[in-house]
Amino acid sequence: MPPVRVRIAPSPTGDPHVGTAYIALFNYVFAKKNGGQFILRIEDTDRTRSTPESEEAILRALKWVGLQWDEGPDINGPHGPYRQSERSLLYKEETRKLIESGAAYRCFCTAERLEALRHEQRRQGLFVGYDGLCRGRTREESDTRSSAGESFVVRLAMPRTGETIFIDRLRGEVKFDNAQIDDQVLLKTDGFPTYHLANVVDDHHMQITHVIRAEEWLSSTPKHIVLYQAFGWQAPEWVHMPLLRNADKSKISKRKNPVSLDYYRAAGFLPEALLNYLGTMGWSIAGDRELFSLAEMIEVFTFDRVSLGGPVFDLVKLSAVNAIYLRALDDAGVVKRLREWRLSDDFLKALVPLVRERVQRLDEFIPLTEYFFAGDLDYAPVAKELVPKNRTAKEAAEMLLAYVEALDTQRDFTPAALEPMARAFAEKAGWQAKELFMLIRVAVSARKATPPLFDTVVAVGRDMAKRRLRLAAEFVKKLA
RNA sequence: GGCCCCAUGGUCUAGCGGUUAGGACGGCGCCCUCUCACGGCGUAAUCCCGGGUUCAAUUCCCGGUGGGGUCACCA
Repeated sequence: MPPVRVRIAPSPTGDPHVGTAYIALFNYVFAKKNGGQFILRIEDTDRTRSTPESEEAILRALKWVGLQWDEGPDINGPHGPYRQSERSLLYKEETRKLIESGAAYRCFCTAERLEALRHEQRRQGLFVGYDGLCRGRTREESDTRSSAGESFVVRLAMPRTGETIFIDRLRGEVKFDNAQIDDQVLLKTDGFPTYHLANVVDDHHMQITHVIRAEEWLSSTPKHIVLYQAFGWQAPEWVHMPLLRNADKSKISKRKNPVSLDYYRAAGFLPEALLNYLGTMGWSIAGDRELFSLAEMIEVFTFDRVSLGGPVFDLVKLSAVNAIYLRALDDAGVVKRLREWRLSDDFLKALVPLVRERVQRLDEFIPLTEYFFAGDLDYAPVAKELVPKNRTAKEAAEMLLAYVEALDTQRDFTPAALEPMARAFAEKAGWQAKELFMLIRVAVSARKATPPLFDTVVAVGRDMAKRRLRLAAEFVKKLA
C-alpha cells in the first residue's frame, strides 16, 4: 500500500469557504489517522476569477482553523508547484498525449454554435451535450487548422457505449451510462485546463491516493475515471462527502448563510469549536457523544461512521458548541482569545481616530464604539431609518442586497475605494448617494450617526458588514 | 426534464431484525437564585408511503413520494 496522500483543492475566487474547511477537515483527519500527507493545492485555472487576495485569505483561514498542510504553495514539497497556474506546461503535454492516442480531440466550434445547440437540445428535451461535430474531423484537418492559428478547445472523447462504474467509499458501486456523459472540455481556448483535466493530472502526479471531496463532484467522477483510463493511470479511491446545507436543504450558499470563514472568526467563534462542529456534520464519534478534539477525532476516525443525509448547517447549534469551548477556558484564556479577536491594541488604535473628536471623556468610548464589537444588531429602534423617504421597504431591501452582492467583487476594501464605488452604485440604481449611504450606515451600525461611513464599514470588517447588510435587508423586507 | 445520490423528532445524530427508538441543540415547565446567565430535573416532538422477505421490520429487497446534486471554455 502506498502512503496515504490526500489534498484539498480550493479555487481562489472569493471568500475562504466554510465548505472548504469542512472537506479539509476530513482530508486532514484521514491523512493523520493513516500517517499520511495532507496537501494544499490552489486551483486557479479560471484566470478571470482567481485573485491572489483570495488565495492569501484561504491560506490564512485554513491556518486559523488549525488544519496545517504538509505540502502547499507556501511549503516546499517534492511534487510542486502547488498552484495550477504554474503547471500549464504539464497540462499541455498531457493533453498532447491524449490527442495523439485519440482519447481527446480539438474542437473548433464557436460559443454561438454551442449555445444554439444546447438551446435546441433543451427545447426538444434531449440529452444536453456536445454533438461531436469536431470529433469526426480527421487528424490532418485538426492539425492544419490549429497550426494555422485557429483557436480551439480540447475535448474528451467519451466512450459512447457501455457504462462507467466506480466504488465510492461511502455509497458503494455507482454506475453511469457513458452515452449520458458529455465530451467534457479539458483545455480551454486560453490554453488553461479545466478542473477535470487539471485535477486528474495533478492528483496523479502528486500521487494522491484518496480523493475526498464534496458530493457535488459525484456525477463528474466518470469523466475523471475515463481520463485515468486514457492516461493508463491508476485511479485513486473516491470518497464523496455529503454537502453542507442551508435550512431549506439546498446546497449551502452565501445568500442564505454566512459562508466565509472570516465571518466565523469575526463573529467570535473559536476555531476548535468550529472544527468540532464540522466534525459532527455527517460524521459521529459515538452514539451519545458530540464533543471531541481534533486529536480525538483523528484517533478513532473511520469513514464507516459517515451518514449521507445532507446536514443542515445550523448557527444556533454551532453557537452552543462554541459556548462549551468558551466556558472551558480559564479567565486568562478568555482574555487571550478576546485580544486575538477584537480587543487587540491594533484594532483599538484603528478605532481611536474615528471617535477621538466625538468623545469628551474616556467613559464615552465604549458606548460609542459598541457596534464594532457586536455581532448581529437589533434594527427595531432604527426601523424607520431603513426605509428612505420616497422609497418603499421593498426597494430598500433590494438595494441592500444588491449592494452586498457588489461588495463580493470589491477587491480593494478601503474607505478610499469604497466611497466612489458606492457613489457609482447609487447613481446606476437611480438613487442619491446620501440615501444609500444612510441605508448602509444604519444597516452596519444600527445607528443614525457614526464616524465617516466607509471608515466605519472597514472597521466593522467586510464579513461582518456583509452579514449585517443582509440581516438589515431581511428586517426591512418584513416591514413591507 | 435526463442522469446520479439521499431519507430517524424543527435541526445534528445513535441504531446496523426483537430497544419503553438513545444523546445533543432548539421549545416548554420546574428547581437553584437578589436578577440574568450557568447548572440540575422534567416534558412535548421522529422511524416518508406502499408492497414484499421474515416468527419478527426503523433496520434487508423492490416500487412510489419527497429532498438534494449535476448537466459551462466555473470550480
